[in-house]
Amino acid sequence: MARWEPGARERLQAAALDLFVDQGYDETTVSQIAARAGVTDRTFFRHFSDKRESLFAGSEQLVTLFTDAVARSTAPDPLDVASEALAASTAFFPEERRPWARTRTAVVLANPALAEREQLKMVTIAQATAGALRDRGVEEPAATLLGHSTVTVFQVAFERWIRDGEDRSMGDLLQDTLSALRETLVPRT
Amino acid sequence: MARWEPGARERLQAAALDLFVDQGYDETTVSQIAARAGVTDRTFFRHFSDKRESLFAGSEQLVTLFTDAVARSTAPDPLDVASEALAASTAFFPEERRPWARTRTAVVLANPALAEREQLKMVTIAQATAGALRDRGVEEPAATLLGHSTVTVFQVAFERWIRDGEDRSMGDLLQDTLSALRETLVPRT
DNA sequence: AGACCCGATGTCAGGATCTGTCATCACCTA
DNA sequence: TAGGTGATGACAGATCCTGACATCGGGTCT
Repeated sequence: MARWEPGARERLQAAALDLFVDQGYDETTVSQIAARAGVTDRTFFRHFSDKRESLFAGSEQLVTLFTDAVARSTAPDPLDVASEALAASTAFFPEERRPWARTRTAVVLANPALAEREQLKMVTIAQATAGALRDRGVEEPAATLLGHSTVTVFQVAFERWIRDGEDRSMGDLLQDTLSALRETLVPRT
Repeated sequence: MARWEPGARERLQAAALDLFVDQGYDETTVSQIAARAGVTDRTFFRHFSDKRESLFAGSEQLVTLFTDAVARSTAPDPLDVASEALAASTAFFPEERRPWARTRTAVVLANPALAEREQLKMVTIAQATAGALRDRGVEEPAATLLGHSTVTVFQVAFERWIRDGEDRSMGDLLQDTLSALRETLVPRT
């Protein structure tokens, strides 16, 4: 028999989300989260750098999803590369996850401190994607601009994906949103 | 004779930036900032919601610069509206400010907590701009996409503006960057 | 002038976040 | 069986941030 139950990290994440939903982020203390997971406060901070981070574990995978797709792509046009990266990200958003994504997003939007961290993650993805594009030979400032635009499209598509009553797939919404961005930015004829 | 020296807020801002530059953000305590400004810790938090915010006072003006420009514009094409908003923002970045902007940016980039707050401010501007566009009748998702793209262009142009050796004006760089974004997103022919 | 209110600040107490340090104990390896 | 390793516990402490109440200069009303 182990000295402690394994999977402390997962228990902490689950406990944190539960408590944030129940009583709000500000009203939840680290002690409460740790207690519910059956560990001490100190252990919480060994797994997560701060209280907010417990809601954002797993976002590194999203980063690699984008960067890998960019690195793997064989398309000559950078815009097509970005499009492929967006398509690859759909792996992270299967239909079963939609309800969970809705509640998690509600928690994040309800608290500025969490929204702040969420934005940081998005910028991280944008910068990583820009870096991957640069590695493929895309020049600046195109690489950075395209990296950020890709994330913008991603964010808007995600917002639509979790909107009440929306039933189109993440993949459809991403392509649709990308088209909308291009139409918005190309000159009228 | 007044009971206390007036201008506590300004003194606190100056003290904060000085100390952050000298010894780093993490190594600077609120007590030190307050002491240098000649007030108590409690007074610091009456002026700023948290330690980071002392570096971001004034960013609301940037928001109104964008939203006012959008509201005032008479251009029929949303893209031209965005372009005018970018042009309006140059008022915030006269040549004299460039050295100050460089040091402030260095401090922000050196600390993740500050970078996080900076991103939140940028997103606030993006959302406010999108809202102003919507008020002018721009439909979604175009309004949100254009709002975010405008801020992306702004950020990239700003990075170029403070780059070592750069001497073009903020206005030139903004227009140049906007063109680059459009070229990146239009299909090859 | 005197009474009065208001706003910015001081003072004090205390909870919550996060870090450093060292001890503990199951498990693995030699 | 001895020792090393890794995750955790236990404890102390600095710092951040908030609530509650007191203070006092300056403006306003009468």
